[in-house]
This record gives sequence, C-alpha cells and structure tokens, in this order.
Amino acid sequence: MTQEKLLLLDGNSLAYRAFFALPPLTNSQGIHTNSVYGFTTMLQKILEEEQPTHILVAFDAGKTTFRHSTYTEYKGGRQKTPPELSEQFPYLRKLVEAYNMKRYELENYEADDIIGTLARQAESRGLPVVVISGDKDLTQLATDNTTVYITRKGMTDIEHYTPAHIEEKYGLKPLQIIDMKGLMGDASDNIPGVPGVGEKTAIKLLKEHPSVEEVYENIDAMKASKMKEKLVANKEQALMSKELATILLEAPIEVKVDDLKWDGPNVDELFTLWKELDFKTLIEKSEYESEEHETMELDYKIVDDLTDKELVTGLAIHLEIENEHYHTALQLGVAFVNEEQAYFVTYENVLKSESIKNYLEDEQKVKYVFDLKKHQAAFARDGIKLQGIEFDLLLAAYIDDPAFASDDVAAVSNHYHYSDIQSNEVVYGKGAKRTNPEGEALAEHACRQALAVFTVRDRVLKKLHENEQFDLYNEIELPLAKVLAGMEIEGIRVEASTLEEMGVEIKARLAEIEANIYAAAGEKFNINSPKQLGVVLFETLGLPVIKKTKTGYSTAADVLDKLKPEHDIIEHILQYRQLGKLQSTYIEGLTKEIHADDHKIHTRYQQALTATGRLSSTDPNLQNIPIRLEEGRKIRQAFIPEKEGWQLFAADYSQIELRVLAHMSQDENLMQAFLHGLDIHTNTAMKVFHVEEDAVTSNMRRAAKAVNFGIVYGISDYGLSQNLDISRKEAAEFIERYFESFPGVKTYMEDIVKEAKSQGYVTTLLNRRRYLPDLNSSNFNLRSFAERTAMNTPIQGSAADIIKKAMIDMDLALKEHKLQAKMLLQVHDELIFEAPVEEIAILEKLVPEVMANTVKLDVPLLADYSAGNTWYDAK
DNA sequence: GGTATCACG
DNA sequence: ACGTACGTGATACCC
Repeated sequence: MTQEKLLLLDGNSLAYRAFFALPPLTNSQGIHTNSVYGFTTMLQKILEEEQPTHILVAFDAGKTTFRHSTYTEYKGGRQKTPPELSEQFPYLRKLVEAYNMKRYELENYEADDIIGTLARQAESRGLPVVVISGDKDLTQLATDNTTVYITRKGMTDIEHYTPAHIEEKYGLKPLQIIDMKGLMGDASDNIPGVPGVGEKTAIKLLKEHPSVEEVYENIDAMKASKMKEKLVANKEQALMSKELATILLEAPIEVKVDDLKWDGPNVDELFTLWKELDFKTLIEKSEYESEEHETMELDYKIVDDLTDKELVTGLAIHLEIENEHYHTALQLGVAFVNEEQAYFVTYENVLKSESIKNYLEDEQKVKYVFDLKKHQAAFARDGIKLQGIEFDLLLAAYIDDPAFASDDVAAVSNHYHYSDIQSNEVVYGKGAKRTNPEGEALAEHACRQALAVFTVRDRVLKKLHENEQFDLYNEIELPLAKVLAGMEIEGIRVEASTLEEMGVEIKARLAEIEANIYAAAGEKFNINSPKQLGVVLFETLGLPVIKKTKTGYSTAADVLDKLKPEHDIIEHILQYRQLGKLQSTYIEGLTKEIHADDHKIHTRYQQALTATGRLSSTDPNLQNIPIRLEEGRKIRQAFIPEKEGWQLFAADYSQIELRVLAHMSQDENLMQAFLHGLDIHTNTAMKVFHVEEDAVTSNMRRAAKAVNFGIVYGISDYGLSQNLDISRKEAAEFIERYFESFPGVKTYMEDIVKEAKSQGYVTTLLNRRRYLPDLNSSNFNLRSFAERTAMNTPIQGSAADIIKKAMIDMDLALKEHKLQAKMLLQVHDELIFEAPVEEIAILEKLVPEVMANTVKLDVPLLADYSAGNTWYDAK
C-alpha cells in the first residue's frame, strides 16, 4: 500500500512562471509552446519524485475576486497577458486532461484560496500535502503536514518551503509571511504595504513583534524615526495589505479531497498531445524511462530445445548475460526471434542442445544481434563458435551517430522510435537492488530485445545507406568486431610474479618517501588527499599558490614542478605520486585482472564508445600501460608471450595523424616533408624559426613538436602556452609563423570549421561522422570547443579508420600466410602480436607492409617495428 | 556520484 | 573578455 499524498498545483502561476523562465519555443505549426513545455517538465519531475495519489490543478476564475471589494486596485496595473502565452492556455487545459488530473476554478476566488482550503481539509485527516506554485505568497501555507514547492530560475529547479526552511531563510513562522507582505506589500499584485518598508525592515519589525497588529500595538514605544512616521501614516493600508495577502482557508469550494484521486495519465492522449507540440525529447525520455508504459503483447514461448523448423536463417538472437563483463559474466539464456516466432531457451538448455549449437555455428544461417563481439566472446567460453552474424545494431547505431553510443538495447531502439522494450536498468534494478531476472521476466526481456534488433534493423540500414556509411559499417566495423573478439578471447599472458616483485620494492620505497614527507611537513596526513596535501603545502608550509581548482588549491604535477625550487618536499611528493600510481593502478590493478586459469588478461575493447571512432579498452585498460618514464615502463616486463620460444612483436605508425593532416590539407610543405622522409618536428622548426637544419636546437625542436601537437588538437594560443610554459603572446606568434609556413594547413582548418558549421557535422577519411551541434552555440566556450573538435576529429578519426582497416587486413594476412602469429593488442597507432621466434622475420616484413598499404594517401604511411621477449623489450 | 590526478595515444 | 589544448580509463577522496 502506497502512502497517500495530495498534490495541489497553482495553474496560473506555474503557466506564467514557465512562460517567462523559458526561451520562446514553437512547434512546427508556429504555436508557442514554452509555457506548456515548462509546465510539463516540472510536472514529470514532481510526479516521479512525489508519487502523489491525489492531484488538483487550481486556476483563477475571471477577472475580479472578493479581494477587489476590499481594494479595487488589487492586481491593478498588470501587463496584459502576452498573446504568445494566451494561445497556450488551451493546450495547458488539454495537458491537464491528458494527465487525468482534476482541474478546478471558482468564481470570485483565486487559485490560492482553493489550494489553501483543500490543504486544510487534507490536514484535518492527516493526508500529506505538496503545494506547487511560482508565487512565494503560498509559502504561508507551510505546516508540518504541508510543504510548499516554489519553482526557481528554470522550471525544474524547485525550492522546498517547510516551516523549518522558512525559519532558516527569513527567521519567521509561515503565517508571518502574511504579515511580512502586509508591511512590505507586493508589487506584482499591486498590494501597497507600507511605502519604504522592504523585506529586510519587515523581517526586523516582525522579529520584535510577531504580527502587523502587534507592531502597531507597540508603536508608541518605538523611538522616533522616518520609518516610524511611515508606519503610523500607513496603518490602515498595512492592515488592508495583510488582509489582501491572506489566503482563504475556507473558500466555498465544491470539491472534496476524495474527488481528487489520481490513477496516472492517459498515456495515449498525453503522447498525442506531446507529438502535436513537438516535445520530442520528452517523448523519447519518457518512453525509455517509463517503467509502466504499456508494452504490446508479445507471444513468446520458453522451450527446452528448438528444431530445424524454428532455427531458420534471418533470426535475431539475443544472449542475455548477468552483467557487461562478458568474459566472466554468467550466461542466462538466448532468445530466437523473427516476425512470426519468439523463443527463449535457458543457457543451460542451449548447452545441451546439439541442434541449437549447430545453428549458432552455421555460417549459412544469417543472424542479427546487438553487440556481435559480446555474443562471440560469451559463447566462445563454452566452445561455441558463433558465426553467420550479418547485422549488429550496436555498431550500426554507432556509425549512424557516435553520440548515441549505449550498451542498452532499449536506449538505442528508442532512438529509432521503437519503444516496445524495457531498459536493463528497469529489468535488473540498479545499485544494491540489482538482481538477475528469472523465468518469465528473463525470457520476455530477452525476446523483446531480440525483437527490437529485428525490427529496427531496416530503419538503421536505410539511414546508413542514405548517409553513404554502409561501407564503413559493413566493411570496417562489422569485420573488425570479429577480429577484436579473437584478440580479446586470446588475451595476453601477464606474469603475476614479475608484478609482485616490483610491488614489494615499490612498497618499501613508498614507505621511505612517506616518512620523508611527514618529516618535511612536520605532521602526518593523507598524501593521497589533494585537499589535505593542499593545506600542508599552501598553509602549513606557506608555498605560493600557482593554480586553483573549483574546490581548492591545485596540486597537479605541472604546479608541483614549478614549486620544486621552493621546498624539498615537492620532489618527494612527485616521487610518491608516481610510485603510488604504479602500485595501485598497475601492480595491484593488473594483478586483479589476471585470470587464474590461463594466467592471461582479457581486456574488453569498447567499439561503440568514442566520439572520434577510436577504440577504448576497459577491465583493464591496456591502452595506457606506462612507457614514458623508465620506472613505469618496467611494468611491460610482465607482459609476455603465451608460449616458450615465442616473442612479442610491436609495430606502430609513425606520425600517422600529421600524415593524415598532410593528405587532407594537401599543404605543399607538409606533404614534401613526408615525401622526402624528413624528421617532421625538425622540419617544422626550420620553417617556423627560419633556420637551416644544423641550426635547429633541441629547444626549437621541442617547441615545434608542441606546435605540431597543437595543430592536431585544434590549436589555441592558450593551450600551447600552457604546454610550453611560455606567454600567450609568444604562443600566438608561434602559431602565426606556423601558418605562414604551412598556409595549406591554415586554409584547411578554416574550411573544415566553415563546412562543419553549414552541414552540422565533420567526416573522416572513411566517412565516419561526428555531429557538432555546439558550433552555433551562443556560449563562447561551447562554441570554441566545438570548433577545435571540428579540426581534431577528422584527423584523429581518420587515423582510427586507417588502423581499423589495417587490423582487418592484418588478420586476413596472418591467415593467408598460415602463420601461428596472433594479433593481441591495439593501442591507437600500434599493434602488438605474439609469434614463434621463427616467424618474427616474416612479421618484420609483413606487418609494416600491410599497415603502410591499407589505404592510399597522397603521402606515404610508415610503420616502425620491434620484437622482444617481453612487451618492454619490444621497443 | 563528482572531482582531482595521472596513465596512454 | 570569455577560458581552453584532442581522445580515453582507473584510482582515491569525499560528500
């Protein structure tokens, strides 16, 4: 039994509030919708949070009320309701109807009075009340039983007025709000109050004497002042103002609390109205989140086995597993669905069924899934080699728009207007409440997800064809998923004892450094807490503050670097941080991920996540294993080949991003540099500093390298100045000189931003897209960020396209050459293999050749390579 | 769950 | 004048 709760809404006030709070919005017919929209979003939020059982929306009736007989100027001087708002009232009425909420207005009375009267009725029977308005007058109704919600700035930012909150905010009891209004008046209602008395003065007076009446009873004792004169002169007006501000608690209303029972909205009617008003995001959000939305009947069957009659080509299959870690997660069951059948088989029964296993492995039997790689990996654990996958909704949706990447079938399907499905969060619950679904719930969820894949397939493919992205999806991402599955399943051997030995040493050194730090600081504290460290450095030790974060002092490495000359403790802290990172993230973190059975680590590549088309790696991340500092680099000694007599082999693209830039910009100087095989940073230094090669100092080369990076990132003078620790002006000059030397790059950068602004997105070499809605933002920061993104994404994304294609080619090449070598890892511009020693010489020719020739650019692609007994040694 | 920091390309 | 380098993931704090 749910707790009963009454919700009372001040319709007029909320409508006005929403109208002025939101920017003008219109639907496709040009009708203004901002008030209705604000009202709706507020309502959605309140309904979800409060779960009311009774609701009434009160409106003002007509122009005059009983208050006008007290004071004819009441609410006088108000601006006429703007027509843009007036035209929205019919829709507000429809909205309230669609929500199935009781609506009420009463001649001669205001919405406030209706609300006040019902709040008191509810109070007398102990029914909790929430009042919602945009008008603070209503806070006078707050009691222990009634909370008043007042909307702030937007419509969904709401302040909760309880008696305690009012006490805290004004130092007054709720009923004293009336006295406050009596004294200070209210300009919006044209209540005069006492001229010259504002909120501060009114509160001060009421703290001395708790009501308007008592203020006047004690007025003689007040010492002479301008204020006293005004109070005396306006006594009648103050008392009348108080009367006007008082909400009636006994209005002659005809509705009773019991009439207000609410059983939820009429979903169809509500959606129809939202569609008419073009509330698209609201519809999508609501369809996705709604736990109770009606799903269509689905005629699914739970069976123990399937025969060839059911196991036909062209089924959507869906393997349901207990969590996203598909290398270890418990498999629950499989759905087999097309337009005329929906079957669910528990995983246990799948393993018992030869016919099903044969079907899954039959390449001729076409199947559709959501996340091919997950399916292949999870089935592979039981020796099932899933084949014949022709469609992957996850990848197709990612190519359509990488911003909509989601591992939830429901979220992706909703994006394609298919909503007959529930999200994993709804089915599994979240946080501590998460549990695996069983029986019917499990079967239905699996079948609905498979049906979604089956249904949405046509829509997504159509879109991919329209945008000329089908090839990218079908020739790159889909085959790559299979290659990645193989790499993940294979895994890489990591020697736990190597890590452990390093850990022992690091632990001892950390203890030593820790003691040094405490000695230097003169106290013990948590070095890992930036907050505590900040206090020690900048307060106890009084070091100069160079940079601040949102929450306090910055203690980041670049700041500490500058503080090194100031105090010996800094060196120790940097050392402590470096070793602490190695210990927690790499020694301990990686050790946890080593599988006990095969001594290997099996990462998961996220193929539908990044905005640019790159992969990412999780659980653990094998794309950020230390290399820059020698101490960290040793971690790579723990990564070894699977077998005796084998080696690791690594090959990486040289300057792939700058080569892509040369190709795309067609800048003459940049292209020449690569065509002649020059050192690119030295060459840039020569051009920027106008010197001969011999005269390029290491500092000049370092600066040129930073400029080259900056160009790839979408340059800004500030960013470059930070990186090189030079002034912004100097950085700006560098950039200017760079563009003088490489005018083609300059033109390209300008053109790409222009093009992106006009079409709304940027593209890569293989036609990957990234939409950049913020390019036209009025917010400088958002817009600048989008502009840099427009410059960076085609470069980073095209490099990602190239290595993805190289991986597919490489996988094929290994098979064609019948090599035992296996591709194990990808690190953005680098591929790592393991192979018998006798194959290394073959790889040294084959791998760079495949990588260099996978696409044809107008500058050469080049890959460097190396082999060794560990990953560390393959350098 | 957000923030700071630091590891990689 | 605005306040930034692009793309990620893991860990430790702290509310």
